[in-house]
Amino acid sequence: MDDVKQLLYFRLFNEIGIIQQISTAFLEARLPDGLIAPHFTVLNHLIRVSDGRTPLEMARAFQVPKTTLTHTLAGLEERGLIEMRPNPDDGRSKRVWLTDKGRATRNQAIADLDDLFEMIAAEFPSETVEDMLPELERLRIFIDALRDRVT
Amino acid sequence: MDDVKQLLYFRLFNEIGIIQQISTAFLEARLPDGLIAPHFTVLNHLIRVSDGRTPLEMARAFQVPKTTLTHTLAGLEERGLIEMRPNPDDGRSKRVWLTDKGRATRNQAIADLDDLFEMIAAEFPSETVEDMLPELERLRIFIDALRDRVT
DNA sequence: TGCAAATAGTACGAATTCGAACTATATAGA
DNA sequence: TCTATATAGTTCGAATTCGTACTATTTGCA
Repeated sequence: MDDVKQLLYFRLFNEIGIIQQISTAFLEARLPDGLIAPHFTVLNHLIRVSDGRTPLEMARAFQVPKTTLTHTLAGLEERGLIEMRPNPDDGRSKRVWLTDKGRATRNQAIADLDDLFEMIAAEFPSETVEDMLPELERLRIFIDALRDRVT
Repeated sequence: MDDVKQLLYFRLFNEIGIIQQISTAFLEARLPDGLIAPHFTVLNHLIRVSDGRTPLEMARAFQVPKTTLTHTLAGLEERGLIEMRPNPDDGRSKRVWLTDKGRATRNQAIADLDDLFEMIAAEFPSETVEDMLPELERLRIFIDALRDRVT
């Protein structure tokens, strides 16, 4: 592949990396003290998918090692945002439940992001995002599948 | 903002986050043992912009705290990929120079990414990327500017 | 049924990130 | 010129990420 084309793909992933970095900072600025993006991701997942998920199930969903999730869940439990109970279907396993405080924390974060989304929407209307999303989704799905083939 | 629209913006940043995670893993799988993405980012920057940059200059370019860069540069120096010399223009400062080994390492990583880019190009031709890039760049620039206004 | 292999989760330690505090040098203004 | 302030970089310690090794339980199959 020639250098010009190579640079194009480099720029694609570079822009994506910067957007990711900035948007994570935005999210974390809107979370209560000590909560970071991975905590929010868990809370959000438990509301969107429904709670009662197992740690391993979430580790796979987020593509992180299970030891990482153990640590994240411990932080959420310490703060009283989730409860971990034994899994009645499998003695090795646990199930993760949201507390009222956990639900409230997630909803507050979503609400606190709203002003930001409004500002972005002023420059990037939902129609624009709807135009961008399918290709991004296709790219995500494609490179995700590539992972099995090329590490 | 209504929930449907909110979900749209959420999905945008979520897709971007996943692509970033996977592409970093791809890069790191192609780097010599112990080198990680931030190391490569520094090497690549020193070639693209030219070496002789100061640590602070790079910390700003990558939007990371200068203490993070101290650590990354120490790793590169240990491995003989860069050399840090005093800055003749400013006694407080240093300048970072690539070694031959550093240049070679960066070039090898680029070469090792080529097969991957080819596979992506089969599904996402350069024209497609050229279509996606301007909007992504515009989004990056916009939220980067937002940072000054909203944290 | 019994036992080897697989699976869920945790403990521990190394590497990375990053804020606070520190040293050394440069700069600006009285 | 002198001194207060700003700036470049490092040190240190806490939090996060993640690989290895471990325990407990389940599953597969002889």
